[in-house]
Amino acid sequence: MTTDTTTTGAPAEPSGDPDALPYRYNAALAAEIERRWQDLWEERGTFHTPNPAGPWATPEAIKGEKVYLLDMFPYPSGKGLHVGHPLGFIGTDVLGRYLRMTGHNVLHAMGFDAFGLPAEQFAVQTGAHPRKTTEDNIRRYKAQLRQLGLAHDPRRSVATTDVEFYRWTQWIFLKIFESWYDEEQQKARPISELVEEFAQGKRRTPDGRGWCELTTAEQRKVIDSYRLAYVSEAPVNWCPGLGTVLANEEVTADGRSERGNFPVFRRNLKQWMIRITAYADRLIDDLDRVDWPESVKAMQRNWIGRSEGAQVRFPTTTNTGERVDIEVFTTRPDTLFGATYMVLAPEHPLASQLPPAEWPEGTDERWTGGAATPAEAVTAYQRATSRKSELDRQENREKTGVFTGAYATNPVNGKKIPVFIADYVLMGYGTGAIMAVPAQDQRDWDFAAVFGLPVVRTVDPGEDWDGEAFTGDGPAINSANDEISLNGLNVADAKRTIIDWLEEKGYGKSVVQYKLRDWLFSRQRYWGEPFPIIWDEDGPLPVPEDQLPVELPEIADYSPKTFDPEDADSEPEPPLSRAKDWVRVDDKHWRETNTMPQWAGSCWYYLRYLDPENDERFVDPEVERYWMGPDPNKPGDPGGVDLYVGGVEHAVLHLLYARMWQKVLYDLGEVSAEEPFRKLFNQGYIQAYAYTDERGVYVPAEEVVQNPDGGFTWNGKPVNREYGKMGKSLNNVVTPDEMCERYGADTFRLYEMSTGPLEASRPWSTQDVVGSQRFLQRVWRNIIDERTGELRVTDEAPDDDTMRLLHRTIAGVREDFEALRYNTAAAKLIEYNNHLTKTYGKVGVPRAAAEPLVLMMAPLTPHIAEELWQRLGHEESLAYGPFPEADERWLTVDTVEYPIQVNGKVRSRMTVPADADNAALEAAALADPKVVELLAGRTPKKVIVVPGRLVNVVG
RNA sequence: GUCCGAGUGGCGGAAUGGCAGACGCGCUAGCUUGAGGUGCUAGUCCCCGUUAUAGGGGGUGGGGGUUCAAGUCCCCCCUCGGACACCA
Repeated sequence: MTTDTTTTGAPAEPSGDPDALPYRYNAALAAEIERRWQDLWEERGTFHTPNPAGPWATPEAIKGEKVYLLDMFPYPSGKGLHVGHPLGFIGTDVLGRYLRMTGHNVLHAMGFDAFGLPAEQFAVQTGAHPRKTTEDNIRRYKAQLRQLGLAHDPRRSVATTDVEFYRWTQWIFLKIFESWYDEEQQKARPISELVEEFAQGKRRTPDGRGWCELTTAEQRKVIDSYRLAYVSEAPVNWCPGLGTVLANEEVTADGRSERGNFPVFRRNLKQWMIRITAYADRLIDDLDRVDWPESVKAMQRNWIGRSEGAQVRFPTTTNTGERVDIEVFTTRPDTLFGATYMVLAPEHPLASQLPPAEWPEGTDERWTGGAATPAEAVTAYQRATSRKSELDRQENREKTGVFTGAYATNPVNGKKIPVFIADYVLMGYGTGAIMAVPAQDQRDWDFAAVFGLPVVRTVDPGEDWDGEAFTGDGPAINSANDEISLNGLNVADAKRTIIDWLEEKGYGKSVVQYKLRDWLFSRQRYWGEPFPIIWDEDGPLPVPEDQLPVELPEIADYSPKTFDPEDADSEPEPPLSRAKDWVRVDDKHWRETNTMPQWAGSCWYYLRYLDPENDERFVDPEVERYWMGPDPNKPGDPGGVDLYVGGVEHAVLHLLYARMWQKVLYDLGEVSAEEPFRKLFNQGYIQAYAYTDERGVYVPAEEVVQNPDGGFTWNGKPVNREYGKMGKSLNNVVTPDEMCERYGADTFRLYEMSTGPLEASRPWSTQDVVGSQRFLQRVWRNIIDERTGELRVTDEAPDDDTMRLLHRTIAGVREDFEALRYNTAAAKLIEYNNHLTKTYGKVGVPRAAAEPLVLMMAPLTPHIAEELWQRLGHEESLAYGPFPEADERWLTVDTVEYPIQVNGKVRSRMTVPADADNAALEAAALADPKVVELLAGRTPKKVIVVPGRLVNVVG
């Protein structure tokens, strides 16, 4: 081997410069060791994972229980990695290495989510093809990740932009396109089965004609309306600044694009949608079957927003004398008797049909908005609302609205109640109309207060209630008519009773509402998967499977046409539409020119890792069942990846979309797992301090020093400290490359894992990294002579204290690794090594004490462990074990030190035989001189003996 | 506003209801070195006390409670972070 080039050769005399020692573990030696082992692992295919079937079938190589570990795959940005990015990757790697050493068949791979806007924008600016930029970036990412020593199966790396990958993305899309959701069976079924049902008359056509009476075009229209992927002309989020439409999830609460922060307008445009709403119930219900953080489950439940309630019709009359019903959705039908007015969203279709010519006699002045007629008031209010941005509408929560001049009839008591329009009712939820019950809804209460509307309490809030709207449970009051009385019933019973009555009378019905909308699936971009769809004049047609993939055409200009960000009336124009020859299939057929959103590839990449070279199927069914199938030993187990690690920022979007795709594939019998991710773990983030000078300019964080008084200065000038992200613009980026160069990958890995539990966010602190390196140096020094490079271990047997500590350490470290508590595992290894240094530092560590340490370090610091293992004389890599096992014999001890508490405070200690029974412990404690002194002759009231813990004397 | 998380030394963080502060950084002292640094050894929660030992008291955001015993369990409040946000 070679180490420090300056000092190879004769052992140097001990000097003041420890780095001059030729065999000292320092950054240079680490670099050499790390590179060598990384090459060896690659050459030997150490981390190639066997499959039971498919193109890579080597069932004979499979040993032990399978474990599928997965990281949320990265987008390969041009900026490269900073030290925060690999935190989770290292975390899964440590677990994977530990599991491999303990006899598991571990699948762990890394790919790239490589479609997306930045490469396209870079292409627009520079003319470089997005594929070139993307592939360059992927290469750089791979190099950066490789130097960290991650034990991925390199053969399984995929990128969503690989033609062979997106061929299957398109194939899955076709499956979705060729399916419909059978509400009765609660599952997706092939569209051919729907056609059969129509043809056999089992299912009625929308207008009641027989299936055969419909023209082919009409039949197609009917069928298309059932598909899980469909085109609809519907209000969508049009973002002129980006030149594309966006999914609801990509629009911020203040009506702007998540990327770029451009204004977003609601426009009716023809776009592809995926019928995720069909899965709303299963997406909520199956959350109970997965092992995910409660917070993420809560976010998904919240996003899907299931609420059970009733739809109720309130009859009224339009200004042309037509009798119509205002349909409302309410979750509180039990409060119907307290509905004292109604509100329509300003955009509600009835809003302009209701106003009569004149204000009714005696209309309250506050209700008219100062307008001469109801129609004028409504029009003016509608106009004012449409001018308000989403943000204004949300920030300004004072209740506004106008009376439409019309009254509707409350079906439970026949009372005429006024109908308003107000912007606190949203057209996008429920029916866009509400019954207002000020007594039990604070928003209605606030509105009623402004407009002087009556309040009728229908739930008794109790005597000492002095609040406004009461939303709690209580007995119903004031809620009876000639036929029915809810009085005295609690909320739940009252709901049931009134819904039965409404259904019986035909006034309403029980319904379930969701906040979740269908998923807008098309984008006007170049760098995405083309749809495997061609059009004729009657609609979309699937590209036959054997003609996949539909490859992205080459075009001159990659940019979507963007517009003035404020130009709401502009029309999207996808870049693919410019590839005229590609678009035109023949005289009657042309290609779909939208592309899929970036989420598409991440909806199924975890399936492709399983069988990346299969060109017959997206994954071999047996391979899928092996790695992801439900565990028959766990009833209700939905299957899925065994551990999925990533940031919480994907709580809703990616995780919801992927779950839906998985369920479609499951329904169609293509996969055996009902859920993609059986267990989810949210890693924390590495954050960093940033510093600004008095001008507010970010100064290099690396060069800032802390003063004794606690302040911070840069070049002697005081600076302000902020805490948050790491970023180029904040001048505080630290890269893994720098850390590998200054300390080595093992030190870097160990540092990241020791600074806290994996789920915790924590600040980056370069100065602390040295602690991890010192530990590795001390281990190295205990085994290798720093001057000669010779082994220092002895063949002596370790003493009993060392054996006991060793086996306690083994037991503890195993537990910690399994629970992803790498910080405490590292602490135990440090303690053990400190013990070895203290006990054997001068004479050499017994081999039997050193080898287990090396093995236990391997998951955390694999390179130095492999190196030491080899130097200790082992020819086989330790990647597959053996991991030390704790011996019960050394976990028991002869004597134990017990703390003795008096009244809950530790006052003394005693050492007693480990097998002492409670009576003996009590006697020994009471005989303790300190206890005798404190009791001063009194008899203790009680003595608590906790075996193995302590004795508490209560006096 | 609603729903989640979290508050422990100068800092990152440890502690199946049972000895608070493991381990690391930093700091202090000593050693080594011509010197410095990523070297070595020891110390390092706060207060009182002692020449030094020995002692004694307090302490996990604040207040209450359960318990022989609470950082840990329960109730109320405060602060910070995140998600959602007029969803009827």
